Amino acid sequence: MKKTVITFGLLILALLLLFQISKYTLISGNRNIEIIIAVVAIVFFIIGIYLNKRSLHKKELPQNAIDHKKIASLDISKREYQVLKEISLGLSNKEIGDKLFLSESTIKTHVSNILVKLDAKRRTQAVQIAKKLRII
Amino acid sequence: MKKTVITFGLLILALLLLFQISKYTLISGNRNIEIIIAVVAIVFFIIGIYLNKRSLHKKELPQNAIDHKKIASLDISKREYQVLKEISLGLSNKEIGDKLFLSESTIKTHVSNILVKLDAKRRTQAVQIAKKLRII
DNA sequence: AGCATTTTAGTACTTTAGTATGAGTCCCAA
DNA sequence: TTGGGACTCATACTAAAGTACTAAAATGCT
Repeated sequence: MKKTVITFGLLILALLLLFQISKYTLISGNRNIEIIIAVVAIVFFIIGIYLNKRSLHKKELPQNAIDHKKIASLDISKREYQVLKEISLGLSNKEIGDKLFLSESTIKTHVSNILVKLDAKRRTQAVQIAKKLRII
Repeated sequence: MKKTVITFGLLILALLLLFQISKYTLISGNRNIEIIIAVVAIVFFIIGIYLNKRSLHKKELPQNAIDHKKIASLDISKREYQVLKEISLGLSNKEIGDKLFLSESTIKTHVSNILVKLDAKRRTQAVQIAKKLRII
């Protein structure tokens, strides 16, 4: 927000500056208006590219961002979420249990709960749904 | 490629046109140079944004683009690849069989081959590896 | 046509995954 | 302090998934 204000402020300054330069150049009797226009064109061309790049970058990030509100609204607990992430990495229940220092039974319980909460029939489907919901 | 050439052609034309307009305006005695410069600035500002958007889109796509060469280098056949995509959608072997009009046995054979070729132990892991390799 | 590869499919097993249910522990807010 | 939620774990099943092997069509290429 602050950066946007600064950027636009600098832009307006640059615009005013260019107008002044063009005026003085004309007063001094030079007829190199083409050069002035070319400079203006190039400068604003670059500014356009720069601003666009910044705005696009800000729009790109939220696409991969995790929707923590959605996780909460789906009633997915911390442990369940941890397990979900491990499932998405392709680990088996046994491997997840070893990684989180839990028994396979516990993982199975968590997985079952995750499947219900995500309305999935299989762990593979759960991963797909979770990615669609931007949960992982 | 063709579109790029056309775009740049139009750009050069626009540039020349603006120069001509500026010349004639000056010859006719008008002192509205500020307006001309402003128009040029705005036009090139917009052009900058437009071109940047196009070039960024072309750079974004390859990030999600499928690496067909990798698929070939891994010796994954057409059918196997089809099955792999269905796995990533979270379907069971039975469901994939119904969708592709094949028996569950056949799907199992394909899945086994996919797991070997992707060096995965489970279908969930296969999906994760395939996504990392930009195969799906 | 003949050969290699792909695709299909089956049987017979082993291994994971997933369901259902019950029960103990821990922690936190009422 | 007590009831509820989250977490843990177990047993006993059922259902998928995955392996190993075999083998017949279908396809593609020279």
